[in-house]
Amino acid sequence: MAVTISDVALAAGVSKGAVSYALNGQPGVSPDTRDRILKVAKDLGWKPSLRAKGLSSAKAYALGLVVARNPSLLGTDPFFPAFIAGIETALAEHDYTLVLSIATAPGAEERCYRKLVDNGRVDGVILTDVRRNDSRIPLLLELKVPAVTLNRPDTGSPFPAVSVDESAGIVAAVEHLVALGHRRIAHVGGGQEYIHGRSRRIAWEESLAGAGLISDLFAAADFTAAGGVAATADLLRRADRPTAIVYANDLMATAGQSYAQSLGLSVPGDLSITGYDNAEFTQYLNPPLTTLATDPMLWGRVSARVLLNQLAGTHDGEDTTLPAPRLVVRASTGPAPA
Amino acid sequence: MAVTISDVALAAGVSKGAVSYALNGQPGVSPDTRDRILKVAKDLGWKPSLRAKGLSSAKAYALGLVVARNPSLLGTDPFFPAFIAGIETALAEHDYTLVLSIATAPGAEERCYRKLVDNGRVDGVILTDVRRNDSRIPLLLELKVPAVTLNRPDTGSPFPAVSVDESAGIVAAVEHLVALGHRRIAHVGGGQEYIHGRSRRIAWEESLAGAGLISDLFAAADFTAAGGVAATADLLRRADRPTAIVYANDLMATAGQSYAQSLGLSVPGDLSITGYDNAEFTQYLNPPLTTLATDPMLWGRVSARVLLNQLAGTHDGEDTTLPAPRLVVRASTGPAPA
DNA sequence: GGAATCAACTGAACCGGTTTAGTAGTAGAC
DNA sequence: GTCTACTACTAAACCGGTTCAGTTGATTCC
Repeated sequence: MAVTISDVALAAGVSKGAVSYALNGQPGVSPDTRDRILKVAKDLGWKPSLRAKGLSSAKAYALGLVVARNPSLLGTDPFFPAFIAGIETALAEHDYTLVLSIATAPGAEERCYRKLVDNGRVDGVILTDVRRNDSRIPLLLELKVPAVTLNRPDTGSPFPAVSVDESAGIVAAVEHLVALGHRRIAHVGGGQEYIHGRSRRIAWEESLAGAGLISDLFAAADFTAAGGVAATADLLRRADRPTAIVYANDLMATAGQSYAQSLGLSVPGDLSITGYDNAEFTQYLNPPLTTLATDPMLWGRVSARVLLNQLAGTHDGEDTTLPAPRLVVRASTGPAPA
Repeated sequence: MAVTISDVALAAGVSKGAVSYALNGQPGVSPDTRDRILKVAKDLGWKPSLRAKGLSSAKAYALGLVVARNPSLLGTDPFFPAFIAGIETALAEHDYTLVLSIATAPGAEERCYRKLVDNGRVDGVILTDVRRNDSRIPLLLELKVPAVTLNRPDTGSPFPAVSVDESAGIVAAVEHLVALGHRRIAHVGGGQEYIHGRSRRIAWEESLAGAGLISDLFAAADFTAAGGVAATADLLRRADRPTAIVYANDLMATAGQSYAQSLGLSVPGDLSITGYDNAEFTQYLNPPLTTLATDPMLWGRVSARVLLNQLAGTHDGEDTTLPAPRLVVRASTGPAPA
């Protein structure tokens, strides 16, 4: 079978302990001996067994990510694949791996976390899609597992957060529309139970207030295409219909734009539209979508790094803030109708 | 700390071995004793340590998936999230987990597989995006790791395959266009180094031949939006320009449709377009895209099951074939121009 | 020059399971 | 009434690492 530490010890004429010390850079072996052991290990092609390491050091050498979304929304969101790719770039440097769980059923999420931790699958978890008063925070505390949250939870959380200033993005979008002469700027919100759904709405409200406009044109949705259509229909039925709609994500914006056009409205002639995420397909819409570009890959990389630092005990406990989303102006926004 | 097998043995007044036998349903304990042990274990809340199990049984209780795509394409493809969700549903039933690696750099793919296997992270892997003469087949043989492939590789592969009859989908799309009176039906192909890229092209060729048409309108692309635009431009520049284009995926179709419209062409008035995948956003395009609906979640679930059966030694060695894609007719296809 | 200190190393215990070899007790065969 | 066969169990080895408690030999100190 594979070569073990005993084989190396035997070949180098030392004890197993010495090999272990040599490999891990611990004191207890002379430089000469260390070099000799390492050379023998290399010659023999020894790969320390992660399983054995894990058993004796009680570590999994893996991080966990539980994604709780319904499968249809999952496939449309460009966030996760890029986010995960970012995580991987950080993990690759440290011989850690990512254990991914997808919880589609409602109650499955908590079970996923419990299982990952109880089974010792992971040393820490990354918490995405943080909700208001998120029940996972106390859960993770109970499970005593280190974690990182994307954005800072509203309830007290002892875990470091890696945040993006989403407000800045929405503010930029609203200011762009105001500069184009829009006065009735609506917002189709994502699920308001999510921190990011709510913060985007609040940013919309505040930036309208800053421009001296009232924020009465809000329609609640849930980040899905169908929800985006329903919310758009609601807004366009109103007497004082908006001339611009700021959507909380690209999928709703895409669906909303399509719906508005099906009513015979021109985009952006009658209605300007902005999205959020800069999904690749948005530049191929008719018209191409003005949206907010984020960097999910960076977010993934930084989150994983913060978590790894925390595991290594070298995290400073500070939150990290990533650059704000960048406004990408395309043809779905234009001057307000006269 | 956590309760171990020794605690249970002590509490039940038996040896560790007896507890192990009882738990695993092996002979060597009387029914009475077995029940007593299981009760004690339950009362104590004993969870056998996966790490210890893994060490002694040399198993990881995990499957591996290596995704090798450039990050931008990753985010746009609805396939993977749903596919992974399907894998999870199968794994959840067996206390297995999924270890996901994303290889963005070119040479990283092989390293990922080696690392997963050498480190004993996984008991088997799922091979997606199978290429012609795929170097991963010999690699996995060398690593002696069980595997499942999505679609049957062209070179001999000892691994069971889970396949979708992609030809049937393309044939349905072509027949739909022929029925609409189209005679010049082009194909924008995905990467021809992929089994599925090539088989879609061949299906296009054969179904044209079946209708007595010649298949000279082929443009190579790579499944990306940019590639789709370039290929479309190529086709539309030709003297004998097509009246319909069958794309190998939705993203290229979306980009191609947008490009054609930017030239002033009407879809479907001047040009009919079909996609492949039925990504959710395609129903919100202008016009909504006629495309082929697949079931990636089912594919994931079945692939994982086949692999798990293989690990358990209960796989029959047969390939599995899933239902063919379903043609979803929307407004991007219409009668051929006069 | 003898005690104290330290570096360098060994042997064994340990992590928490599985598995093998061995033992006691019972039942059946003849 | 012994011999065999079998059940039900235990003790210990084992998986492959880490780590603790010693041991040895050289160095330092006074």
